[in-house]
Amino acid sequence: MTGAIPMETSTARPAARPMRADARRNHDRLVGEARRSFAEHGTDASLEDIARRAGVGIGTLYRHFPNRDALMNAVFQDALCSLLTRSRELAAAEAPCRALVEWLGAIVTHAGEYRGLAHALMSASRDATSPLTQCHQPLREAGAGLLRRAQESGSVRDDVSIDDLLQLTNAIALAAEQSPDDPELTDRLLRLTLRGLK
Amino acid sequence: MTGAIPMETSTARPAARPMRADARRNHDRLVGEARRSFAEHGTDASLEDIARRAGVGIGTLYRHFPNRDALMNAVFQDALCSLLTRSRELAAAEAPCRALVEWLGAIVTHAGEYRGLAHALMSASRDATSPLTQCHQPLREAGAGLLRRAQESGSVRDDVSIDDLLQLTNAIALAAEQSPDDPELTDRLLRLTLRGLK
DNA sequence: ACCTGAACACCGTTCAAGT
DNA sequence: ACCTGAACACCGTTCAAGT
Repeated sequence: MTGAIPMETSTARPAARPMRADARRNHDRLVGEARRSFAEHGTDASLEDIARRAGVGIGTLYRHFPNRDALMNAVFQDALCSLLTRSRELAAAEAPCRALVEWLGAIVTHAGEYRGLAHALMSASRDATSPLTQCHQPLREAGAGLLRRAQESGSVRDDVSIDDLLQLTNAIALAAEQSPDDPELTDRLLRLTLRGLK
Repeated sequence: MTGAIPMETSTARPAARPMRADARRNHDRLVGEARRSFAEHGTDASLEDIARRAGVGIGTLYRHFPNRDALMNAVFQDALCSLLTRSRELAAAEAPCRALVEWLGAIVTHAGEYRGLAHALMSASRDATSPLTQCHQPLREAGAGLLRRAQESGSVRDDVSIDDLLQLTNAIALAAEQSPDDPELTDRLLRLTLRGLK
């Protein structure tokens, strides 16, 4: 019955029609080249360079990705997917506290994967409309579940929120990024934070 | 005897000759206008704007301050001085742990005073030659003393360094800056960190 | 000695013209 | 429908000419 409500059809997103062959190819080349450039120069790599190296006009880049966040998003989507899978595995694990700790470690590692990503994540968290924030939303919810479980089991304080934890993990990733000569900084800061969770 | 070693005279910095009157005036106007602009637009405010508002050519700005860090440094020197004074008071305080906690709070507040400052401090900490790092050196040493005292009194773990703490406080200030709608974030994150110090 | 501002190099973004 | 690249706006930095 409810499934037959007419509004459904207007609310449902239009079927994503397949891209024209050349558009599809350009799209993929851009994402690939952006991944290379981000890895090499950080996430503030020149967009013009990326377009040129992908053998495409700068306008084409903007047609596919209206802003830098959208491009970053496309680049990080793979990593995001596997993180989400891992999150769901952890949600089913026995020890709630250990699961949360592992999840936080994975988040820090992710944020530190590309130079500039941690900073972008922190800035993006301000507005909910940013594609970067949108795509991290499911991950945030998975983390919220892990945190709640750990709190209910009594192993983590009640007065911390998932947003506090995410801000802190991003901050730790950023700090580590600024001190590349100290590879254990991340671990030390994370351990410090975890102790504070009680 | 040792006071009479001739090398002394060559090592001593040359007496800072007084600036020409117009140069002095331009210098002061630039610093004043930079403070205004940094407060309004963050520390990445346009240098050209600052020069124009100070009624000075852009070349004059560069003559006085070879790079943005140097200008920021001049702007923040006052705050730095009072922080250093406060640090020395705290070093003489009775309770070593409370002193350290207060100091860290003051540091976070300082780093959050201007939008962009926390980030600049984190980036600058990479190279010891940056004027921003140079000027924070005495402050770092004061903090190291406070930390050592707290550790010797047994109230703080031995396996944390002053650099870890500074990275973390800068990171917390940065996180707070990105969430202006949550004025208590700084306090919560700082408390969390402090608990981790044991 | 110090100041000025035109000139240069660079980057992000838009949009009219082309296929 | 999609692509191209010239054009625009902006910013940091330098340097020859001026006082």
